[in-house]
Amino acid sequence: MAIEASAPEGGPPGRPATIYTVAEAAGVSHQTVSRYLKGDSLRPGNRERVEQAVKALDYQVNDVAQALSTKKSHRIGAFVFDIDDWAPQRILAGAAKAARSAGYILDILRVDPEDNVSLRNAVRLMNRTMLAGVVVISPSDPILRLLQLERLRVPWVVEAEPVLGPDDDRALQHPFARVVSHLADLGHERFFHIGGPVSWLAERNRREAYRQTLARRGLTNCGETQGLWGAAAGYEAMASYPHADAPTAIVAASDQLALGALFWLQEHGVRVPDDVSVSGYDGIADTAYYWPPLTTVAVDFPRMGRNTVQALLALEGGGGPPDLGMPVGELVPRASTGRPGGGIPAP
Amino acid sequence: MAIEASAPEGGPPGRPATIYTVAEAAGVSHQTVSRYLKGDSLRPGNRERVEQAVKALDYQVNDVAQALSTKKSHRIGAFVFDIDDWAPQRILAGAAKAARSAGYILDILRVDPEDNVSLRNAVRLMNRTMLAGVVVISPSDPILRLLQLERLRVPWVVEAEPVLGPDDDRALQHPFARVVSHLADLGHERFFHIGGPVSWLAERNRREAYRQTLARRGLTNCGETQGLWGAAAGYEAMASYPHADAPTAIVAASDQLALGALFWLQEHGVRVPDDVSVSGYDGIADTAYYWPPLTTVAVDFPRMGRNTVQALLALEGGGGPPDLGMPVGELVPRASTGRPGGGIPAP
DNA sequence: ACCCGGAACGTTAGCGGTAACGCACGGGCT
DNA sequence: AGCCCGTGCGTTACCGCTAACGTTCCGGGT
Repeated sequence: MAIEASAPEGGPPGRPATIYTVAEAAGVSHQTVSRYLKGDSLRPGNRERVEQAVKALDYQVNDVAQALSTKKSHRIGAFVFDIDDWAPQRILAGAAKAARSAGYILDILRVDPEDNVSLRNAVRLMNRTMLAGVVVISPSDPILRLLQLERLRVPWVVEAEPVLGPDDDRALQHPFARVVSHLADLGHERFFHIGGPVSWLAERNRREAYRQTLARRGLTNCGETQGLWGAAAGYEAMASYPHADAPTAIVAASDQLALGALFWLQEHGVRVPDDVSVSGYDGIADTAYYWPPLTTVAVDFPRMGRNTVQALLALEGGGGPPDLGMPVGELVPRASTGRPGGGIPAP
Repeated sequence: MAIEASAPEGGPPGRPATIYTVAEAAGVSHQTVSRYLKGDSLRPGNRERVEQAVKALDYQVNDVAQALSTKKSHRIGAFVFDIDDWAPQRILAGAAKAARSAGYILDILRVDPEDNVSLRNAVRLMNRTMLAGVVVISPSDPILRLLQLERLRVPWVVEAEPVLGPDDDRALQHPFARVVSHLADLGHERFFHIGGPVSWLAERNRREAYRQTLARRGLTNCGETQGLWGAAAGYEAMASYPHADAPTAIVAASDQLALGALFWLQEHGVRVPDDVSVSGYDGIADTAYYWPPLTTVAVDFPRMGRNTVQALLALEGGGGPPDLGMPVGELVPRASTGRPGGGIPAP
């Protein structure tokens, strides 16, 4: 990469203006300038002159000095672990946007989920910088446990769904239940679940939604797998599955898992959805162009990020630990699901 | 999302330790503590006692105060525009990692490429925070032009490839040339290029590599399109193409564009690679599971991010505007490319 | 024994903001 | 007229760190 670079290029003033230089230019005390910035009432004459001076000198407040003085910066830290996955990505985007519109910058700190030295360092880094708070984006359980050991000196909020136990019938309202219901409505009775890593709360909830929906409607669970989120894991799940139970519906916990499954099916000459139906989850944009187009659930991940940031800011305001409810998602029915077929033909 | 939250929970000390509290605990002056932290030489006795005190009080330097005093924070800002695309994503990951390992935090600022008020705000935000510098990740031309108008008061570096004009035969070394050569080697003579937005330098260079490679080898360019990066644009390009010229090789400027093209071909019963070959570019992981698996170029995007950050830090050190050369990428031949077929059959 | 110089350390003054206090001024009340 | 209180403003201190300068102390050279 060639690189175009630019030195600072001093603007009109040799050095950036401060409230003192502005005060001098306006013929008032620096405190009056501070008040002006805060929006306090000034005598009309002064107000105007300060305003002029601010404009003339192109004054901009120094966040660093402000933070030192108020002991609170306009920054929110975000811990992210699997930044390459689609869902965390989108959550982060939502969080960043919400933070920005509340006047904060979101500092993203990618932490290696394997390496707990990295986490320790990240915590120390956050502690040094007088953050207003920290949001933790979709951590797995081990991460969360580690995090509790470290002394994070600022308020923090974990972005996480409510924990849905086997007795908690809110699981039936989880968006993941929608896609299972959709398949049930089409007449499917034999299901197979390709799951993600069970150390993720999000995965366990999807699984719970899957189980409860099957149970509620008297359908058969032909099996569940677990593994990573990517396409490779989806392929692997299909390859290692003992096909004796002949499910007609394959319900994947992510779109990428579904892609891997689709690939295996293509490879083995299984027709989708004629022989088996396949569904994904997440709603990544490309799924419309998979072959066949993938039925999925478009989850509003940005909303989760937004809610988390807002919860953090509310925590400042003195609210208790907030509960913002379930993920929100919409079924996107496409060609990969249809009426039940004969299942995967014997080789 | 339910949210687990945690208040700060005062650690051992009611408030975080400062160099003054450490100094008092160690029976020295705060300046001695500062020197200890800087690594200056101390009398053995003092050194030990300061070390003890630091440990006992769990002292961590306050970056904010340090930044105010030195007028330089350990932060680098990153402007990103299309954070949803894969390439900027990976570049950013590389940049973040490089920044971290140099002791900096990368502040990511997503800017809406359409909205120049957003850019203006972002610049103001960066100016307020005493950043060590700013990297601009793969901007399109209009962005770059706007950016030059704003007064960014810190050093900044744009991540960008060298500009490859029609006369510059370095284009033949661009990784994009690899995939074109690969197809030529297979015997293809008639090519069609599905391009991205020409306002992107990265796109123009790919296009130039495409053209020069064809020219050099005496092959036929049956057409070029331009549009967005996503699968929808790839599909659209195929749909609107007048197929009179009957290319046998379709060369897409991104994997997602290729996915859209594959979809259109499937939809129209065109066999890949038997009738036409299709290639992508970028090397996103899922391409191995497209149907058929997509030939692509795995580009080392993180490297670009890393280089950009290092260039910025070098700029501080007083180096001139650095040139770090071309993108680096490796051909990944897969099943979507093969010997030339009959082209797209007439409908 | 004297002087000199450098190492180690303390003191003071900033960096650019905010917060707390105090003072002058003016209008409404008794 | 005298008192009180609220408003607008200036002065001073402080946030936690670094930089510049001053002081002390010690060893070596003559």
